[in-house]
Amino acid sequence: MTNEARLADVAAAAQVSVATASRALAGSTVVAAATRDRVRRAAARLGYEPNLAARQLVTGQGQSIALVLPDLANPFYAGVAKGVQRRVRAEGLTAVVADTDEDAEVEAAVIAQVGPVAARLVLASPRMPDDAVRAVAQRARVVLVNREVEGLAAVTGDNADGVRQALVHLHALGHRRVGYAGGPATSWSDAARRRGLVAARERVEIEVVDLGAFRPGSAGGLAAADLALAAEVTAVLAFNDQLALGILGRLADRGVAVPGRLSVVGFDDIPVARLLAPPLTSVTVPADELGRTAVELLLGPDRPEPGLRTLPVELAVRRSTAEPAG
Amino acid sequence: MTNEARLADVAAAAQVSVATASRALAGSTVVAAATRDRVRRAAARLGYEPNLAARQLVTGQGQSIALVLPDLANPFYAGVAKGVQRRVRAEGLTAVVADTDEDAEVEAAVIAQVGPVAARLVLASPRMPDDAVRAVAQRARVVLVNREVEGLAAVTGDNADGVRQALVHLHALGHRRVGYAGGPATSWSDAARRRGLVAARERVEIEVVDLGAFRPGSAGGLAAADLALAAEVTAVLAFNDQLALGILGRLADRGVAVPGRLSVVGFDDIPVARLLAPPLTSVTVPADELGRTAVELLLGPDRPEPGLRTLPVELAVRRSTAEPAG
DNA sequence: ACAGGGGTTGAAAGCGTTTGCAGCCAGCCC
DNA sequence: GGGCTGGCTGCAAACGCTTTCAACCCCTGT
Repeated sequence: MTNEARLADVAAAAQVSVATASRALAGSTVVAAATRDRVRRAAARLGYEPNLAARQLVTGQGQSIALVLPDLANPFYAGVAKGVQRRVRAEGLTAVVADTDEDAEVEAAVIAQVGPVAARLVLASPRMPDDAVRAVAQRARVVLVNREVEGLAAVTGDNADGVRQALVHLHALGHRRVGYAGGPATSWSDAARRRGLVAARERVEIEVVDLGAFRPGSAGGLAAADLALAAEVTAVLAFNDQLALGILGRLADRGVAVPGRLSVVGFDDIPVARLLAPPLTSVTVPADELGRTAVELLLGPDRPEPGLRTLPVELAVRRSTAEPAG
Repeated sequence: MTNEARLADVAAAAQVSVATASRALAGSTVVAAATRDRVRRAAARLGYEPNLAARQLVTGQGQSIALVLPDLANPFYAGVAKGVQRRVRAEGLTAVVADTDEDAEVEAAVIAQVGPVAARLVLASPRMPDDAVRAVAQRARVVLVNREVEGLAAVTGDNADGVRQALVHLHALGHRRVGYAGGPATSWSDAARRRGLVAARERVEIEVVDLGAFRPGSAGGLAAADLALAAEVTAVLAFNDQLALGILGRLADRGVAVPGRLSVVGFDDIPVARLLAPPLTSVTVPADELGRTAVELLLGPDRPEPGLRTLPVELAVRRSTAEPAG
């Protein structure tokens, strides 16, 4: 049931040439307002849908919006993908998604590959160096998610406020010494959260012990959990929920009560967090909204304005945190 | 650094016309083998990449492969998406993914929308009626995942064998009465698993109690867990892991020991399953391979051969199952 | 030797859109 | 009133590819 109306049909219906029709629909100011409206009405009446392939052929620019992310299996990025995809679809466009398996080289290859198809990219947590990202931004419109590069547009959750909220919450419960189980050293998010930790300590009287850098998942969680116990902290804040999950698993293994002996706070608030036993206290990052916002920035006629947009986050308090054992 | 070589350049380099060059690269049998090789070498030497927009313009068929799935946030589908996306990329193509939010109407809209861009579709667990699916298959090449429609190609995990393995495992542990917490009534997978249950009971001396149909997640898990306890079963098999997660959470809430008092088995083996406490025994369905296989079927020059391909599944035994309390 | 034919190749016509350029018509200034 | 400017509009040329159709060559059968 693909629509059969061509631009030529619209032009005929509006009694103008295809050139004018094209300009009218593109919103060119050079065409008279009356003509423009007439063409637009004709297009609407005929249910005209532009042929993207033809447009792309002449402009050389793909119409799709591409999302490049490190790992679809990570629920956080899946959330971003949902947001991107929904917003793109609302625009009548299609979203190309590419997973890089957390590999910087794959990332570069993937970006090159989607280049001809999409002139607008959402890059989520790209691993490539700043220069490479900027190079990509030369050829296409780019918005970053969870990464900041001078001169480019970016969107992220409020990492500093997230860790602050977590710390305030733990402090209120009575914790005075908490561990931070960090993420990969190359992660911009981890760096941002660490900075937040430092800033928060000036306001919250709490000692933060750096437990190290871990890969999210069970292996990392295992190490982190053991280190947390050894560090004699009463609570641990994890870089993200996947790591927190691993920690929770290890603690259960070792028979350590959560939150009885150790409170655990995650970050991202992935959907399963609330399904755990105990449900995980976590900093809710609006993943889909990050995606939506990124697309929004890409939608304008111009390159998105550089700068970092920070979306608010919120601590979801659940049962993995409680007062420290007296 | 988009490549600048055009088909005309290749043709010139190979001393043939563009028509012949086009045919040679398309692998048309009508062109002489020697010529074909010469053109191919020239193309390779120049690093020629066909302009997909131009091709699409003339053929009217999009080159991308689209994946339509109910919910990216469901780790199982995220896995399928990974598989699809990786295989598509290996082919030098791009994958368009669209999430329908589990809504049949959105599904139809989405399919219509990706139509012009992609002439090959992977439909994962489509909600639409058989006829509608067949209608889509008229206009595009379609492979289904976790759904069977007469006359179409489809890929699925071996549902029957999965439940059989689960039942055999539980039986071996000594369970004789287990509950089945089903999925949505409209789900093809749930129906397939239920059929498997019936078939397995002929071989395994075990009584299966139908606990009902539940929506995956915490709400459904809550109800299912309570019903399982009331039904006086010693183990419960869940339609999928998300439901199992909800069940586990509810059981923990009520202080019911797992696997002490009740064993729990999931289905799909999503990545978090092994991170739970206790780690969840689950039927491993190779989600990414389902995606990969689906794409493979789509890659041939012709419509994929109708019929259901069944991929083997495997029970991952973890600590959520044990002997029933004596 | 010649007609016929299979096997290859090339010329050219689009596919639907954007866009540079030229043209038209008013209106305006002098 | 004539020449110009400037606002709109239309013509036609791309964009890079596939595919139809005709042409060509050389071989075969008679």
